[in-house]
Amino acid sequence: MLLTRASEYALLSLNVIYKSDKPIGSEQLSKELNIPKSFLAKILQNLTKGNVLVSHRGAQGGYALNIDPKDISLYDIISLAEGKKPTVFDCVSYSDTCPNGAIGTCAISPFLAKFQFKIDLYLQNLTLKELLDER
Amino acid sequence: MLLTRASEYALLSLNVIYKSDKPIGSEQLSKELNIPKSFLAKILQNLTKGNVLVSHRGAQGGYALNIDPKDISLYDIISLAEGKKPTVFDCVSYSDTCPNGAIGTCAISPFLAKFQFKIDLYLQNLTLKELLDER
DNA sequence: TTTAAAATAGAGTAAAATAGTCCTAATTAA
DNA sequence: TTAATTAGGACTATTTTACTCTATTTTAAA
Repeated sequence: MLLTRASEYALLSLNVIYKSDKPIGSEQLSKELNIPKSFLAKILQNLTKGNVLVSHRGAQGGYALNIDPKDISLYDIISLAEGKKPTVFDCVSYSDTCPNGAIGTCAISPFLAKFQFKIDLYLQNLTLKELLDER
Repeated sequence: MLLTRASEYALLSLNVIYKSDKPIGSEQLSKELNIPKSFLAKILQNLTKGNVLVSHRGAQGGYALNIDPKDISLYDIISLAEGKKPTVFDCVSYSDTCPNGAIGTCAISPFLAKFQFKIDLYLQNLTLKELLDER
């Protein structure tokens, strides 16, 4: 699997936040989407650190979008939510665990790199706007 | 991550088997590629069940390719090695774990399905031959 | 025909990643 | 000043991945 719950929760949350005209707290999002609150909070905090969301503390606080959905890619959202970039295969990026030695020296490596590149490109060109707008 | 060690070991093994003119045993492959033998054996057995490899028991036995590399896709190899189809996201295929309810009813779902389709297509059109032939 | 080399099968274990919890600050609108 | 809310970090539980072990079956070769 390429993506985990973190990305799923992030996308579902962004969808709700996008449609709201005022900040929404993690408590409310948690209830509305049936997602564990503390876990969701971490994800929202990550999105805030990456400036996708802006947070307001204190009473009547919550999260709101901090960026035009057309200016943020799925790649960035996923990277923030997961805390790391999405990869098809560890052996594409790390050579020290490859049984065959360093990356680039095995016959498979260039194809995996190309595959990774295609996935990256797709996710980088897919904007949040495209996901959130109704068809 | 989309793929696991199982796929990595499968591809590396297929590369060695492809270049050999006689069957190679799991023991030899294990040593040559520095992969745990019992674990590798399971993977090779899966590829055999899927008719990608043919096995010969007994002395001087081992595994050989059972199919023309141009006729087998990466998608099939991965599915066999992993024991399941590669997925970007569980929520694309299973609705009962989606916090938002059934699949297809959330705004995100169609985009994930499209993404999954693109990955499937890429892997289905990439043949083992393309991977194994030297450039 | 015996033997040793191999694949097959299935249950079990260890390690790592994912998913989630809990508690304690730090802020801030009301 | 207080209650609502985000922030942060350490911790735990669950699931998946990555393997291991043992026993069985098959078969080429001596």
